[in-house]
Amino acid sequence: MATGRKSTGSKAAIPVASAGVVTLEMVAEEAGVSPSTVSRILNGTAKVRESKVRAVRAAISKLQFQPNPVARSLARGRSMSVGVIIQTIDSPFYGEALAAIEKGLFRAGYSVLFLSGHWREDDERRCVEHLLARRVEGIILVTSCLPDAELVRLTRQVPIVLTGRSIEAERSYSMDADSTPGARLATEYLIGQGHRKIAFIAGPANHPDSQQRFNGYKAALAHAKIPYSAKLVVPGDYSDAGGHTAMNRLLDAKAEFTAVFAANDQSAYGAMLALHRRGLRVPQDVSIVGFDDLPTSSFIIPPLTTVHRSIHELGEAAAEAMIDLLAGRVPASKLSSATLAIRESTRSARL
Amino acid sequence: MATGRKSTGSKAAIPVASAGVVTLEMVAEEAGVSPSTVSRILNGTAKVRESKVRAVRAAISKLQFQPNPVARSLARGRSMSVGVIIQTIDSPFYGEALAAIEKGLFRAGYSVLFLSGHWREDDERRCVEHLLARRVEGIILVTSCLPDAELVRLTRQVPIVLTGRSIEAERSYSMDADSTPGARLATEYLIGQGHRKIAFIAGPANHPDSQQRFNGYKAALAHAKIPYSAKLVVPGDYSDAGGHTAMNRLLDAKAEFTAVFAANDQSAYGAMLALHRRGLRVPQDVSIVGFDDLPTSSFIIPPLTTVHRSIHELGEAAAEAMIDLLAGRVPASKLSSATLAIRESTRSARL
DNA sequence: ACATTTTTGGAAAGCGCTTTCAAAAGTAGC
DNA sequence: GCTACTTTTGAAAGCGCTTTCCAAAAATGT
Repeated sequence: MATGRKSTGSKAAIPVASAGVVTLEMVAEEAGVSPSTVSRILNGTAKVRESKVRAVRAAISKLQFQPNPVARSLARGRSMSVGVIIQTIDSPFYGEALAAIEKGLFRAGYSVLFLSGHWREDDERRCVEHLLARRVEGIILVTSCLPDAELVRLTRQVPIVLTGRSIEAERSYSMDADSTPGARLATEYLIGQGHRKIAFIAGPANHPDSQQRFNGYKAALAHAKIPYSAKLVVPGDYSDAGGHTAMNRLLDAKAEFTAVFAANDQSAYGAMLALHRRGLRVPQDVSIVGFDDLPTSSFIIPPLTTVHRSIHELGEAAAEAMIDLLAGRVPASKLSSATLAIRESTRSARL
Repeated sequence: MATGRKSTGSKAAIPVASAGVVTLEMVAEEAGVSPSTVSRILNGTAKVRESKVRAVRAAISKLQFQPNPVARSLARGRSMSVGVIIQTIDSPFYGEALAAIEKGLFRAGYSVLFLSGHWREDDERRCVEHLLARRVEGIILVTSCLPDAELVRLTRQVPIVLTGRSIEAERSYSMDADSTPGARLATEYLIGQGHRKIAFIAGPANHPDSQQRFNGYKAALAHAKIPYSAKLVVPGDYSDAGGHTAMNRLLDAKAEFTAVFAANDQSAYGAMLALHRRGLRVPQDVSIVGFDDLPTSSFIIPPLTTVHRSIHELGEAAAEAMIDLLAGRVPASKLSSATLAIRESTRSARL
């Protein structure tokens, strides 16, 4: 056991902390003041005479004192930690968002508890439980799988920040960066390049975000008066393998198309490989555009034209929103719009 | 303020916890026993009469009581959390390890604090400070940048688990999955395919792991009696962009080679793009093999031949080792060896 | 000089749980 | 039924910090 224990003795006994750990009391003693004074200096909760401030500061640095955040949390009733639930930590896409969230929250003095839900409602629910048990002060849910009602209920316990989703509730902030415009942008670009037969590799059917991408695709077609053909739409699941299968399906069905819009970059990779395997060249035979702009997308062959949205900004915004929420402020909404990174996987159909 | 406060009153005052939060004391009252009894039941620290156990359990579920981990940590002097320092959360390679670490530790009841060091010694040092201040019980350092001496010193404060590094110290466990054999394997494969002029795109010069890959390369050459040529070795930095530059450098210097071994997959991607830009085909004109086997590596064009090491297993092992260390056990070492995933980026030089 | 207001700073209670200590309640043994 | 143990249980101290409360000290006014 790490912690010593004083036997029922005089109040003046020297505090016996676990090996090597300096407590506020020891600082107080060293500086010849009371613990309350030290605390006040530490937190700036009250004015303290300059001479004492100096003495205490000296003691602190002499003893190398670092306040124990656990004790602090208990006393203040605040855990200074927030939870972040992501579906898969090991997604190249979300990783960047995580980094930004971590940074933002870290700077504000919060600790971050990351948990993955694995796209499973149950797992995610369990994560929420765990975080609540840990008394996090807020939860950031990156593309949550939970039903709206449950999320709304959750806001009664802690403030939440949602990305890729939107709910109506106090103490919550939805960063539903609608993917529709981005998807539309991509499709319109293809149309602008003269493509008329544009296939679409969809994402997971049940996910709002993935539906938005689909909607953007349809909207662009409609706007250009290009008839929508269900034959050109194949299901995918946002994974490389899914994109590969999807493209094979398209090819096997002898669908005719000169371009493909994949719901995300990873699907695009898989699709490109399938194309390659069949001897079809990108972009000479078929143009392809993705969505997300993963870091590697500019390094694959050919570099992928894709919808770029600063996922880093997303993470930053999420962190900021959470900090605002925790401070009782209403987060200012600011989401930058998507742009198209035009690279070498697309070309004019008229060539 | 969230927490109520009882005015100096009788000891029997009803505990006033922050809104809606149930405390152990309330459970005790509800069940008609003392707090200590509840605690004992919760922790199984002592035998308690069956009837009371039932009463307490009933009270717990009636009130939906969940012990406050903060208070628990303070009382026990244990934070039940461990820190994990990674260089970049958003690395496709480490993401998988993180997922495994998270899972293992989570199951053991620990919370995980992730922090990124960004390959900067200073940042990493700051992370360590933060974690220590947060009183984590152990730290897992994934490819740390800190000097050995510092790590050894750190073990005096908390047990540490190291990956891709090795130090001699009590209460530490190094999972130095030596990359040399893997690198050698890759190079030997190339040699076996008849390649004699094999270029090497190195990783960050100062990193042990990257040096091992270099050593493996040299060892394979030596073993096959192929003279080592410094001209065939170019610096990289484990990034796509670095690989791209490196390959250009090789090409600009008119180095002669029929195969390339890149220190990691990302470098290989960049190199392949550079090759492609110069009209050189993989594997017809040059074979290339990578290291790490990123998930996308089987989906790029052509699918990359690469050294595979289960990074997931690495994460799992790291988590287990930490749990052992925390329990005062000596972790059993078990590291699976590297294999070569042979795909389509390489071919015989004799064709 | 004294009364009065404003600053300071210490004592002590409290955050919610664990753990020690000693008293209470059972169990045997005679 | 009473003494001698062994269990079970509650009271209370303590984890390290914050914060309230109040008294002492310093500053101000007349």
